[in-house]
Amino acid sequence: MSRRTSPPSAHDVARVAGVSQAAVSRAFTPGASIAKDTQDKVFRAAKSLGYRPNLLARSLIMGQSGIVGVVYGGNPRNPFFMSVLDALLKRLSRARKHILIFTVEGHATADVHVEDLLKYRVDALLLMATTLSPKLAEQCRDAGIPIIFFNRRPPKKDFASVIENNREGARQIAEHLLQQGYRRPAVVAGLAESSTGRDRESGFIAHLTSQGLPEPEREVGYFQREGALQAARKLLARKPRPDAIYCVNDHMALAAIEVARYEFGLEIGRQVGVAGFDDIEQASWPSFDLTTYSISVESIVDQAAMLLLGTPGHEIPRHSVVDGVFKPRRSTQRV
Amino acid sequence: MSRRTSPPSAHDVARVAGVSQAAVSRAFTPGASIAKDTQDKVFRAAKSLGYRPNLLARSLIMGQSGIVGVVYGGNPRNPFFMSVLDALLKRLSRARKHILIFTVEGHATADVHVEDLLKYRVDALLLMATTLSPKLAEQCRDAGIPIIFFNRRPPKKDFASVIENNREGARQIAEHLLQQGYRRPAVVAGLAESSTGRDRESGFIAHLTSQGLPEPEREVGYFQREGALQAARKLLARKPRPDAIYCVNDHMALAAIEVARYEFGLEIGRQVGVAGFDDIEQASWPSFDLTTYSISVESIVDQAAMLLLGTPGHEIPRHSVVDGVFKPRRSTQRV
DNA sequence: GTGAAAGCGCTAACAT
DNA sequence: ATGTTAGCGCTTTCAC
Repeated sequence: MSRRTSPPSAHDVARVAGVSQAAVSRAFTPGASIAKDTQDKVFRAAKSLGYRPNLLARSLIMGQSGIVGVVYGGNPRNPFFMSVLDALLKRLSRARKHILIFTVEGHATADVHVEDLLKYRVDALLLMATTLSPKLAEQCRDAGIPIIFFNRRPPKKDFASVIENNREGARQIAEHLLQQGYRRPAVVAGLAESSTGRDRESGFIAHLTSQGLPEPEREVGYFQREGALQAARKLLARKPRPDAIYCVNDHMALAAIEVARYEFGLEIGRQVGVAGFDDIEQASWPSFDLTTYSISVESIVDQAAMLLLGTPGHEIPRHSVVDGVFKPRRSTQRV
Repeated sequence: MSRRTSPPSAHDVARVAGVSQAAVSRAFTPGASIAKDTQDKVFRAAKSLGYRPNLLARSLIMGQSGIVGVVYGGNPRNPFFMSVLDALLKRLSRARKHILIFTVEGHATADVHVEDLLKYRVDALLLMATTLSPKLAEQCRDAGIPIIFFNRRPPKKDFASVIENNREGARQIAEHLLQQGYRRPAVVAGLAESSTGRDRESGFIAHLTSQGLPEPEREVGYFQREGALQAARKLLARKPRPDAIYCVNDHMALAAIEVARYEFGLEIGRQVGVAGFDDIEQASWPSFDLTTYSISVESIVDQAAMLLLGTPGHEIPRHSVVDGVFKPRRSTQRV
């Protein structure tokens, strides 16, 4: 009931319980050597005071905070991010880790935020669809902070990463388009800065040309809806018109479908095939029914969690390339 | 180059710079009284050591951490959340505040996570589409931690909140449906536990009945796509069939549109009107062109930020009800 | 099993 | 303007 200025400390609890402050600490440390009796006294006193151990103080001593830093770049409108964030939140919460989250705008690196994160002595760092300057990355490693590049190739190979098998997915999509009889597929690219975008593009093109097709037409969509709308418009206005459009993510592919259907009056699949990448929730909606390469959010998050939670200070840099599953749908069904 | 076990401290910097440890502290405290000369020495030493002030230590003393806790409930698939989170991230980052984020699953309260947040001595708390037990809420207030209920009515009126004008939005939608000539509008409700859902529903129903219509048919969609699909199916199978469906959020309305269009072969607008609430990005896509009540994410986030950043310890509990803008679109255009 | 004491890295008086 | 000193709330030896 009484309004205090500062929360009760272990000392306060100790007074009330009639024990030493150290005993209070032990009572709240699982596995510490303390008599059941003393612990009960402490707990009762703690409860009556509304005591909660100050994690800042504990972290100060232990040198680690129980906090994992997450920095994401790219387009926040992309539903894929929210799925990943949500899965990560649930996964790390099981490991009693908390997430300090940041976003970087545009093509900037995560550097500014990582500086802050280091000041909080975070236990690990996850960089999602964004990069870090090699210098800072090295400082993190020297400080013993595991850093995971998620959805982006790391600046140097000795940093851990979790990446989808972008080139393979792109290859499968290309192969499927060929088998469906499309002969003039075009590409909507992402961003030159993004390794993910580059891989999804080059894997696609490589397969097409290996099968004797010429370099496909290409426009840049910047991973954004706006960009994809314009890219699709330009591509579909060309003569001869591409008979298929592959976008390096679903988010852009949905835009392409709408341009083709509502602006050009084309029937998706029969008159123009559209394919994406990610298998976001909307891809399976009847309005789109988008052919795509499905990334299992659970499995990439699991991989990332393993790397993040690895023994602190002595992480083994690793790279996992997570395979997805090709999902043919109506958007590339010719008949 | 050398791999250290623990990061350099202010003491280390002081040694190298040939000053006292306090001087180092001052050098990194904006506005502290320190000679430009000394500061330079400190900065040089700091840079050479790769020193970064330990924010945990600073927070321990200051009693506040620079961290704001955000707990969100509801359906993480709802794009509205990501927009809000993103806007909040940008807004708070300007105030040099960081966000520790949590999610609660199902109908649970935010209690577990708030316990953790209190242990980190967060400066403020934002609860989005979720609630807190009155007891914990009071403990937060007693600890001087501002707590904002976002998108949810607080357990007691003396807690701050930022809420959209749900009843008014619902009223405008009802009025619009009437004017468009719809006479048998049905409702897809949210969750009984959600004040937002209840307000959006009751505001709608209240206006209809005030205009002489009978209580509308009603199904529960639980704010989820799955739930909305089923609700829409049930409603559209009734005889006589409702001539309009109002869903208490856009996310569910998109599902309703697809059921009506692809499963019942109905023409949206002419044969069945569909309206939502929120104005998420997809609402304006040509595939849906959904009539809705538009909430400005920027403005609600601004409101929330003002409350969050209010003088710590002495926040003035306040309630802002943010008006939106009614957006008539083709999904309720009769002709 | 328990208490006393040292100290994590920093800020904030208090001197000078 | 700068150094000295005393903590912030905890964990961790080290005695006992």
